[in-house]
Amino acid sequence: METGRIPLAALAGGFDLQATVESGQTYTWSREDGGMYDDELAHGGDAWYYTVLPETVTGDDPAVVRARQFDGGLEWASSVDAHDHLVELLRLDDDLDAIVARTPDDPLLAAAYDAYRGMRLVRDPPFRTLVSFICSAQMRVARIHGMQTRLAREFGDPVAFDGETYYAFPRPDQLAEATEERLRELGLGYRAPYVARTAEMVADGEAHPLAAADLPYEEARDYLTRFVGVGDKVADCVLLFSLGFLEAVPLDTWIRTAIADHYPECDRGSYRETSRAIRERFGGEYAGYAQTYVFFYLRTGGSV
DNA sequence: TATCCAAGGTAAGTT
DNA sequence: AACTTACCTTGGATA
Repeated sequence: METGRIPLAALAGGFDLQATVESGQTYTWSREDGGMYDDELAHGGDAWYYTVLPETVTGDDPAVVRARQFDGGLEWASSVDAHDHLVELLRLDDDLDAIVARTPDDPLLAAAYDAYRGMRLVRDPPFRTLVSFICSAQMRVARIHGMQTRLAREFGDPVAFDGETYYAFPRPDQLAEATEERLRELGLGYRAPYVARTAEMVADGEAHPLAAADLPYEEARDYLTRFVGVGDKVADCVLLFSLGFLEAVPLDTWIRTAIADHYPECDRGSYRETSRAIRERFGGEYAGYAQTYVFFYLRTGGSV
């Protein structure tokens, strides 16, 4: 067991672990106590969370990492040295103060940033991000998380850690073995064939979400829509939450509501043009950060 | 207790 | 290209 601490002083712009992992941008973390997405969010709490690093991250076998907030900083425990992995996954190298400073002065953005200051975007592993957002269609956050947990238990490798058994998210080849019927039994509904087909595409080498990382933003989004069950919105989620395209603004129901209520001139009809308009309104370079704060703020009852 | 509704959309078919 | 419609499932709201 290795442990470590990342002090608040090393986290420019602060940190909020709970908001980061329970905001609906990532489905890779779970609370050790079993809870998640409580109506009464214990904002800034010190609960332990865990994730299972895939072999693509460790470069070896999957490894469990536990993390929790302490005095504003982050402490962790794992079977491996998790420091660099946490910096990568939780974007601890982002300077939040600088990002907020480059965000347009706007009542909604200010309220959202003020409510959850310290929340960071994530850099999640590409394949599971792709799958989780295919599962997200017309679905509630807590249920999307439940689906990912069931996929891991059903198709992923068991990982022993601290006397307990955890499950890695299935690799493409493992998930490609899943039948549509079995996926429906796990509660994926009409998303079942989408996940099955997409897993096959990645496992067969027909396409890989990582291939989008080297493309210009809009080309990268187009590339990802070749996966079954992936339209513009899900593609934007993968670009923003996994591949580091911080300018991506997924046009989900909450953001579309925000556009209707606060930025009606940004509604240009098509996804492509509306996306461009709201991206500019949100400051361009870090528009995705603004999107995620606004999403979480509105979803948790915030208003301006 | 029964019914209805919407949830971080996408694919397929029409106009 | 823009517009419709079907699609699994289920917790929570409404009757």
